[in-house]
Amino acid sequence: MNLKFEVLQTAGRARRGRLGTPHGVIETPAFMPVGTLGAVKGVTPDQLENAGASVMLCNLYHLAVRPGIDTIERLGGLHAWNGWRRPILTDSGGFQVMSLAKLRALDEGGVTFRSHVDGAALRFSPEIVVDLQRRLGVDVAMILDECAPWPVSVEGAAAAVDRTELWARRAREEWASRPGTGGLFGIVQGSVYPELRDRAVASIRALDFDGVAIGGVSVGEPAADRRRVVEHTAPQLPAERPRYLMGVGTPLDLLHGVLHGIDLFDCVLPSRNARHGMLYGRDGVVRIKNACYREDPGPIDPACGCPVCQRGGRAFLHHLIRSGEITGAVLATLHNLRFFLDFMGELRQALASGSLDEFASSAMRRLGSEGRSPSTPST
RNA sequence: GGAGGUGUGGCCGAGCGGUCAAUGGCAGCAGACUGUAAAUCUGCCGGGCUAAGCCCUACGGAGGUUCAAAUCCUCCCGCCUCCA
Repeated sequence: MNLKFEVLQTAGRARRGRLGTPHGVIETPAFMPVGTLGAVKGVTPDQLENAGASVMLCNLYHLAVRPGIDTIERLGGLHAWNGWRRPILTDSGGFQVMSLAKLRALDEGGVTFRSHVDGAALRFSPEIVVDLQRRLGVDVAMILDECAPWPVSVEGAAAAVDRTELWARRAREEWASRPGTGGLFGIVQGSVYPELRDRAVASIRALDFDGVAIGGVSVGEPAADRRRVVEHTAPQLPAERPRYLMGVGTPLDLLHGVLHGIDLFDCVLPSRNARHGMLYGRDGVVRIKNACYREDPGPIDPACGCPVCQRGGRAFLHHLIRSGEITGAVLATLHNLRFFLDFMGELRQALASGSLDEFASSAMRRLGSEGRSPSTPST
């Protein structure tokens, strides 16, 4: 057990905690920005740090494709390579089992990807994946899992659960024989089927990972299904270990997760949507490309402390994003990231001060129209 | 002055007798995006209706040929190129 996790406080199922890693402490609940290729698209490591990120996520499959794990290892490991000084969690490639389904072949022993870049074969087994992440020197490694798509039949979901369980055992053994400097997290699959989730939880619990993740959500299912899975599964995960909800989500998803005891989240939404002109604010979403912002001088979110809201207005960002100006993507990403990270900070603060309920109801009211905001311009 | 070319919906640009209210692209108006093959993708985009149908107005202008013209002919107008 390389990672020390302490729960500092609870409120209902929600909890505030502290996860110690080789590269520093992560105050939870925490949001982990996604930097698939080693960098969060559009922002520099120092900007990410300044935005308040305490941990970032990278992707093993993508780094294995390019530049190659050997290369990064020779350069001193992931942290030395990309200059990020805080903790890094790497996803194992389990998500690519789903997202790159056309480019891989699955078998009991693992996955063989055909690189989406040059077609080269890439073999991922539970052991190889553990080894590669160990060599990268990551703070949190994820086991190789099979992320089932959505929708999926019970049979299909069950097969993914079984395979993930088998792989989890092998990964755990590999890790036990040669542990890395960080921790290893297990992953619970099971799609939207409660009985499958139960089975998956039981087997993963038995393997005593440093943390446990709920995977197989945010793959296209309706929000209500996703939330049911969280409500059903999260309480069954070990209370003394960090719980990680993979790939989630919108601010309301995050709030929901926290209320049900999730400690860690990651999601591409703040960064991807920023590039696409969808900005988050405390009063809902702002689709900055919409014509109504053309001459709107107000900040994206008046309550936001990000460098973008401190200086320019909606009109400027409207222009940059519409024009395809690269700086527009940068500024929008800085804002969204700051919003997500601040949101988590506010949640931790609310937990600390015992005002979680008030914060939650207020946030739900304000963000109630999430994704469907009337986009009222400020004046 | 002579020879040739060209003029299409906000812009660029296909079409060269019917299946054309007219391919594409851009711009415009919206939408999607949840462990990133995504600075991507989708829909709408002449006007009007008792709208998966119908009716107007449209391919520089005016005539004409034809059952039928953005497409062929004549004249006019505007651009472009070459030669004097």
